Parts: sequence; structure tokens; C-alpha cells
Amino acid sequence: MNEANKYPSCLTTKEIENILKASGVQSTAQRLAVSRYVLCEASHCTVEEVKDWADQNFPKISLATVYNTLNILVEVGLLKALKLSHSDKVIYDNNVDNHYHFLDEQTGELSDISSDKIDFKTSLNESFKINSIDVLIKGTKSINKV
Amino acid sequence: MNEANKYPSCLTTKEIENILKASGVQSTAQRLAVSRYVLCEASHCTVEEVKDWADQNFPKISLATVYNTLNILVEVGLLKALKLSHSDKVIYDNNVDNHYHFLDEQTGELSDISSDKIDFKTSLNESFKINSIDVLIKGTKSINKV
DNA sequence: TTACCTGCAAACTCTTTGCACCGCA
DNA sequence: TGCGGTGCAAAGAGTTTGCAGGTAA
Repeated sequence: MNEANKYPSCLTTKEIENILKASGVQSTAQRLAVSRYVLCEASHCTVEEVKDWADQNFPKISLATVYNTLNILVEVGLLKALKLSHSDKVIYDNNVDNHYHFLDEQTGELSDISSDKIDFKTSLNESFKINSIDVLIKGTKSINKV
Repeated sequence: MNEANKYPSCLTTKEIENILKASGVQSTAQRLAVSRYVLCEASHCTVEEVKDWADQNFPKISLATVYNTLNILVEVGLLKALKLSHSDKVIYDNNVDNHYHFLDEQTGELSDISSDKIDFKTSLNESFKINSIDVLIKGTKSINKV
């Protein structure tokens, strides 16, 4: 996590390239760099963070290309775009499985909560057909436990 | 509990004035008009809707005053400001009790879900201190039942 | 009278778009 | 060569702010 400015070790450039190709996304140097960062290194990042990282780790990229790339990754299902109530910025989540979120209101840190950590029983009547459920738990996380 | 914040639509100007006064908000003609609309008539409205309503029902009000008034009502706890993932606009909710929301993705209609309709068990460890929980259920509501 | 509210327009933030240029298939 | 990706700047949406003038206590 402190290595944030380095290329992540989880996936090679070649692997990222294959992932993009499998999703029908044409590879370019900019897209590879952005994808590698958001898919491996950053779990919940904003456009601004991607741009800042890219400015330090990539020869040249425009903000429009960052937006464009992230939007494409969302479209093909490699990322989820979150709009949470505490911020006006979109947060990109590389966990595309069904899960919930916890926001530490003191630090601003956002963490994933596995969907099996919440037991959810609704007694809505049958006229409600549920497609998805967004849950954001706000609070604080004490220091003694990660 | 649902009755606590459900101002009857017959609420008089005088009553609104008293509510504002009780919250330490100075009454003006604009504030009374906006407050009456959002506290009585509209359950989930946007700034735009308030402005449109006011333009038709009030001699003159600026957009800035609408924003200002709604922000004040949120500050004093008479309204809740919601930012939901399907829209960039803030939605003002006159139900300030703890409750959840259901979004009909076909109609865009937002409805309240009483907190007792959802049984919520989290098995987060003790390092998580929960202050509040936002829940947005997305789906569709069938027509045969309101 | 004094403090505060209002209206207007400009500013601000985040995101998208239009367009010329460039690179890769 | 041609399609489409990139960069830049401008535009756009939603919201806030600065300020001059007006209004209520």
C-alpha cells in the first residue's frame, strides 16, 4: 500500500493487455498504464488520483483520456463506478463482485465489506422487485485492528 | 415514528413560521414558501423542482435563495440531503427519521422504506464503530400495488 | 439603525465534448 | 491509408460565493 507509485506486481503488462483484449478494448500505452493502476494497485480511486499517479509514472496523458479510459473500463465491467454521499467525485472500484462499503468518517478511507458480512432480510411486499442493493456504512474504524 | 416528521399538507404558514423559529431560522417570505413546499408537499425533491414550483407560486425568488434555504433547513435538521448514485442532483428528503430508500429504475420514483422493513445483521468485528447506514435498493415496483 | 436576507452574475468543481493531430493496424 | 485514440480547450451541469441593494426586527 505504501508502494502506491510503483507498478503493481499482481498483473503483468501482458496480462492486462489480454484482459483488455478479452473485453474488446483496444490497448494503448495510456490505457495499459491506467488499467494496470486501477485494476491492481488502487482499490478505490478517483480520477484525480489516477491522473496524479499517471503524471508521475507515465510520459504524457491527458485528463480526458483518463476519464475516457475509466469510463470504458466501467462499460466493459472491469470497474464499478461509485457515487457516494460524502463526495462529489466518482470513485472507481476494481472489486466488481457484489459487496458493500464502509466509510471511515474520520480518515475518509473506504473499505469493502463482503456481502456475507451483512445478513439482509427485507419484508417488502411482492410488488417490489429488487435488482441491486447499495449499502454504505459510515462510522469509524479503531486503530488496533486493520 | 413515521408520523413524527410527516407534516400534514394542511400546515399553515403560521405553523411553518413557528417551526422555523423553533429551529432558530429567521422567517422571510421566500423561506416560508420554500419550507412549506419541501416540508409538506414534496417528499423527495430537487433544487430544480423547488425552483420550478416557486416560480409558479411565488412572486420572485432566485436560485441562490432556494439553495440557501434548503441548505439551512438541512443544517437545522428539518431536511436530509441525499446524494444517490443514479443522479448528480441532491435530493431533499423531509423524512428525517432513520429510513432507507427504494428507487424504481423504470420510473425514477424514489420511495421511503421504513427501517423496520429491513432486518440488518452485520458481523463486522468490533473495530468498526457504526454511526449510520445508507441503503438504496434499486429495482422496479409493479403496478398493481402502490 | 443594524444586521441579515435577496438577487444577480461570476466563480468553482467535476465531467463531457468537439476537433485537429497522430499513431497503429 | 484509415480508423480511432489522444490532447487540448471549451462547454456543460450543478452548486457556491461576492457583492450591492433591500428588508425585517
